[in-house]
Amino acid sequence: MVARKSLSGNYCPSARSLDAIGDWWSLLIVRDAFDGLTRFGEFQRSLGIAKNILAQRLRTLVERGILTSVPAPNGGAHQEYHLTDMGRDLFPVMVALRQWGERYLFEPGEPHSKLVDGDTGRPIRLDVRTDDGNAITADKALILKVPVPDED
Amino acid sequence: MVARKSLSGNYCPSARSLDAIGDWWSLLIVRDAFDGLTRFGEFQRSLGIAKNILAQRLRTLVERGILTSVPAPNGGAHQEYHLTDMGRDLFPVMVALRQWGERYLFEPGEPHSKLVDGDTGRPIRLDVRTDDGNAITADKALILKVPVPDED
DNA sequence: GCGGATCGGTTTTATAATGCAACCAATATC
DNA sequence: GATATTGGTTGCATTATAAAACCGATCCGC
Repeated sequence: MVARKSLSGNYCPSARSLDAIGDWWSLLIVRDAFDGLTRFGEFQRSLGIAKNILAQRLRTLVERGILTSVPAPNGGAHQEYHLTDMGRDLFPVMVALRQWGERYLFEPGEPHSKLVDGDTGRPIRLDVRTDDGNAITADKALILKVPVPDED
Repeated sequence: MVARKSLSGNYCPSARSLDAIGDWWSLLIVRDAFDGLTRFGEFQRSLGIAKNILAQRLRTLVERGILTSVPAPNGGAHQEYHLTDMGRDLFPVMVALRQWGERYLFEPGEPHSKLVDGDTGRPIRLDVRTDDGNAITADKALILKVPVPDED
């Protein structure tokens, strides 16, 4: 690879996001963190990821401020990995991915996990709106580029 | 790598989505497609991606039904790559990534591209709601696992 | 409090994915 | 009709990933 091309200087926020969490495992780790997993072994068993890769991913997720490693809750000597605010704000990304996958990647009737409101039990969805509340589709959206057009 | 672990059998829709589009370049190509790019060379210049990798990614995106390659519009002999409905429905994912990146990956005042409603010029955002319209935060959400708990 | 199991990693080694450059056929351009 | 551009493909070098072995520190049974 000769060093995977960095997108961190890109002026497109999507590109920078992908630079931060777009690698193969990071979002899956975040998903499991949303699911309440906190310990190294929990992630490892859940994802079936190699331990060296997991260690590295957890390290960079912590470096980037998406997770924090807190010493230990109950006197235990191990580390726990918790989502930061920055990490928790990836929630819409997770929901968007989930919604798309539900729609296109499952056979009709094939079982899959579902996301619901814990209070009411109602299904959760997400949609794109203007700031005054009008729903919007992709073709109506317009990208305003930044003056210096290095890349969108 | 001994074959990158496939997640396509996973019962978590997010995992399947990441299996389909979670690699390094696919979502960036989709982003450019949203931006109106259609031709091989356009993607190549925009992304700075190696041509062999781009060719391969376009191929698999077409295989997976996210793009289609249409012969040529104006008599020209080249191919054009267009988003399918499946691809267009990745729009919320793009918006979610963009929104997160805007918030956490840019210095205050640093310029970046913006997404607006083409009709009204109003900024676009997205939020997670129950199907009856109540906004919801990550901590209120609950994942209902599928009976056979191979993985969430 | 001793032996074994588990946890949380690190190192080593093998292979797959990526990037780069060179090449090439088919069009477009002049 | 010569040249440049487009849309790739084919090696080759390098990096990222996976699997397995290993290791110290804790946890557990008794």
